[in-house]
Amino acid sequence: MDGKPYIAQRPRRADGRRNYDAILAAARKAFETDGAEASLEDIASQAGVAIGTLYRHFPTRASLVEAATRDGLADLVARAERLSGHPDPLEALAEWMGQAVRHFSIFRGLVGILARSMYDEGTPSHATCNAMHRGGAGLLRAAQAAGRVRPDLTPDELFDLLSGAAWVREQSTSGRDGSVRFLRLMLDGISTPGPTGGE
Amino acid sequence: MDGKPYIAQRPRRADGRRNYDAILAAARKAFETDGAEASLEDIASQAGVAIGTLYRHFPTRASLVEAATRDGLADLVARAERLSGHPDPLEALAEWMGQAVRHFSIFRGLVGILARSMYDEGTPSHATCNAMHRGGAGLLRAAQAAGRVRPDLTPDELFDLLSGAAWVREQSTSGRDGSVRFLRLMLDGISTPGPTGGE
DNA sequence: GGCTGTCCTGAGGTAGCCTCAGGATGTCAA
DNA sequence: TTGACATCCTGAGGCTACCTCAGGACAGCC
Repeated sequence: MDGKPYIAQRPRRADGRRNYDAILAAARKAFETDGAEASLEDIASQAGVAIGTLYRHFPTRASLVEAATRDGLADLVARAERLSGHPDPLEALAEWMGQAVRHFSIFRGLVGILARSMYDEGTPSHATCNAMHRGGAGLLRAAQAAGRVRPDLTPDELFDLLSGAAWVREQSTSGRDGSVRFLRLMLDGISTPGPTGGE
Repeated sequence: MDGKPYIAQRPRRADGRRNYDAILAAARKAFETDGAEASLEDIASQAGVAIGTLYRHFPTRASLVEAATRDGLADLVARAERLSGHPDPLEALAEWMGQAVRHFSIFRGLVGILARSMYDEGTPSHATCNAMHRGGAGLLRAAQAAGRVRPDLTPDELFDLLSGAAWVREQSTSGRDGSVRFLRLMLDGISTPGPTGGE
């Protein structure tokens, strides 16, 4: 329902493109310091633009978040593609998940948005999330086919684990980044006690 | 720093107690439907009280959340105490963690608040979080002493896993509750391949 | 019945969200 | 070069939520 979600597109006119890019740059910076709830009016003024201009290019906060994270997530999809022929499918999966966790937690609040986008079609990030889902699922299948990951694990469960790890990483404000260890424990939990399974 | 955080206390006067209780009841209901970001003005009006009265009893949102979740978390601490002599320490740990995940995710946004409270002393929930930390750590130590859980797992890591699971549960709006499976995979990851270790 | 400290009220200042009418200007064709 | 027009920009203003505070009400106690 709700038609298609609005996906921000780079404008045709030169001044429009300038502002679009400036807003995006300001948004990325603001999201990193203040999280996904950063003030849109601050972002607009940082970009040297009136609030109406921001809303013209990015009618919803979600569309701005989507545009600000688009490249990173596309990169993740490409990486899954590239890793799909890896000789060690468990290692490939592990590496990809590490990357994914990092991308999912570049700013506070992102994982929540992505997790919701995963199952909600009315969301700007839904398409990219789906692509990632497919990419991750492919790596998972390969690892399972090689007998390196327990066969009863579903892609949805993999993404639960992944976003859980990303959430933990997102929370860790100061030094303590629990996500590395989290991922490690997780992999120990899902991998079969094969060749190099248990540590 | 910042002195002691404000912990809401039940007032002395009868009318004050009435309002305090009404606000708490309205808050619990609102948090459950709207998450931790529920409108405080709505809560006040649902409680039949002016906004100033709400602020008198609960000067910050955090203090209201703390008061609304106090009993549940205290219950969790008590349960850890009770389980501490359990004949099967891994089972005790597993049961407690299941409970904890449920308590941590009774409404959207709670896990985040608790996770921050865990390490931030200037937070109303800090004391309770510490008590829980101790309780969980005790169960963990017992399971490790019995050789049922990998000895290199720290309590902090346990709480990362736990809050990750709670976050996943909190996110699952519709039917799909991934936290049960999450917890299972997690336990498989942290338990040693002992008597009943691997499934 | 009066005193006192606790408690309540709700107007109002602040901030952020988002819209929209009116004006400016880039682009392109002639 | 010029005119026309679609694209783009602006910022005032309505709305909601947060939070404070001065003034008033009243429960509890003597």
